Amino acid sequence: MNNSREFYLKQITIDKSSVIPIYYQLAKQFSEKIRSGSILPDEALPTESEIAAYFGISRMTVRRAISELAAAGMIYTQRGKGTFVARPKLDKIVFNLENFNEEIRQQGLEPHRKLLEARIVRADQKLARKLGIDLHGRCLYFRVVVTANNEPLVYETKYTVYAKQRPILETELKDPSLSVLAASHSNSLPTNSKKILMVSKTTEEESAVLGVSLHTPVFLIIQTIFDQDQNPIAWGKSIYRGDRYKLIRYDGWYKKE
Amino acid sequence: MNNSREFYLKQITIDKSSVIPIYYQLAKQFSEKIRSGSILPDEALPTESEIAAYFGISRMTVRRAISELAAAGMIYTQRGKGTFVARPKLDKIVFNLENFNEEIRQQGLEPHRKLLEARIVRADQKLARKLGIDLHGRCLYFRVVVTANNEPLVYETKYTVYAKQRPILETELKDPSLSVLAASHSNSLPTNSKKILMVSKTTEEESAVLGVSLHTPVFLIIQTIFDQDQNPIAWGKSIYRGDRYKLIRYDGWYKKE
DNA sequence: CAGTGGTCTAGACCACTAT
DNA sequence: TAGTGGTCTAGACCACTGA
Repeated sequence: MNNSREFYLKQITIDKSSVIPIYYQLAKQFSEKIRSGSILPDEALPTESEIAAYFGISRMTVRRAISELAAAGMIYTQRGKGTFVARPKLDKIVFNLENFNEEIRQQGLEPHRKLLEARIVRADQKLARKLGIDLHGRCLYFRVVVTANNEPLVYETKYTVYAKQRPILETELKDPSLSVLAASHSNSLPTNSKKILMVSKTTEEESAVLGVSLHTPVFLIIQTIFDQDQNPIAWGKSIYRGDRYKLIRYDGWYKKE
Repeated sequence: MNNSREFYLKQITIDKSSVIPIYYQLAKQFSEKIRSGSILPDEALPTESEIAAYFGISRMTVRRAISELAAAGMIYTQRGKGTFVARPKLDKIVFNLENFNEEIRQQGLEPHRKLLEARIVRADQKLARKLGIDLHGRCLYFRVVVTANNEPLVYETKYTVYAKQRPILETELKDPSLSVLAASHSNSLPTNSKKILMVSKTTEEESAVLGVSLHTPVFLIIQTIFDQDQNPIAWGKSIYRGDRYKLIRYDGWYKKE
């Protein structure tokens, strides 16, 4: 057995009778060791058998812990060689807007949706092509502005095919995400989506809604929702004020302590 | 045993003697069933025991297959109830720039990096603060433009602390990612990174380098690399032409067939 | 060759769900 | 209470690595 590797194990304890799974206790403590820099990139972890023997647990349980860390990208394994601490991928660029409302709240603001317009329209040629429907087909049309502190931040325009002719629900006006709208009013199931993130400059109308000067740079997200046959059933355009919105992302796993 | 659930199993075959792991064969075929819409959202999969019994394999192997699908977000499990097909998250917004060069190539273009300038500078007050070093401290300074088809696409400016006073390697000029630069020339290990994605308008200098008119909207990515003590050791600014660059993202798991 | 991680088994007990 | 997924065991054989 390798002494330098066994060293870390002495700083790790598990409680077999705990309700917290053993694999989780292990993964957590190893990840802390890595985060704190106790184990450096490309250094080897103890082998699976060593860990299993040291704690008196099954090797499968050890593997489960290691899988969690590997999935998190914190370690990598090499068959026949061992398990090693990974180097954080610092240049990879991933941006995440999963919970837009949350991000605004984290800036200490309370987002508020205001419905500017909601009505049924007949598709013109452009829209008919976007939604893959007949000319003059019925569509739901929404315009929403999201504000925080009475300051407009996002301007959204949405279209959905209106096949069911069902009334528009109160909840849909609260947070009318495109896939929910599509599910409620089209006859198909929304199953796929395409999003395009671009930069743009505001038009006169957009400038007026957002309260910014003409040609202000903005994020533009175009989203199309498709059903299982890849037919478009909803289309939306979101304009995020560039002077108020930025995407921030942290990578790496070493904390200051 | 439930007949409607067992139905799917008859369309799935595994080869126990194959070099391809059983769990992988299973996961692949289930994911195809889900993709094709054979199993709809919130429908139950056969139970783990059923699947194991049907194929004559261990339940642990079945669980491994199911874990893969759950990790991919295609199914979810509920203790005591069963395993169900998930609903794709269509409104989540995730953008990924991991391999910038690849994305350019997929548009049929060959990216080419051109070094505009590379020299050692003394930090002014602004830079010294950004890199957390003394005024007039030595820094490496890079300016790079990435072109495709002789058309400029990205303009990058990078600073790294220059502690080791090591010569600049040829490879670093080829693709000088900020974390590699920081690793080569600072005394610390790059372990964390912060990235900010913004929209901006080109300055006169940027317009000249990118060959666009003044105030063209652009993506602006600011990246800071930190060592394990959270001290900044490198700083970079990347400007992506907004008229030539967009981020596209597909979500969902139903294919057309 | 001995040692590593990768796969797989055939059990076991548990917490939780529905009836 | 019967059935579900969640955890865990104590083995096994394999492909691969390095000496």
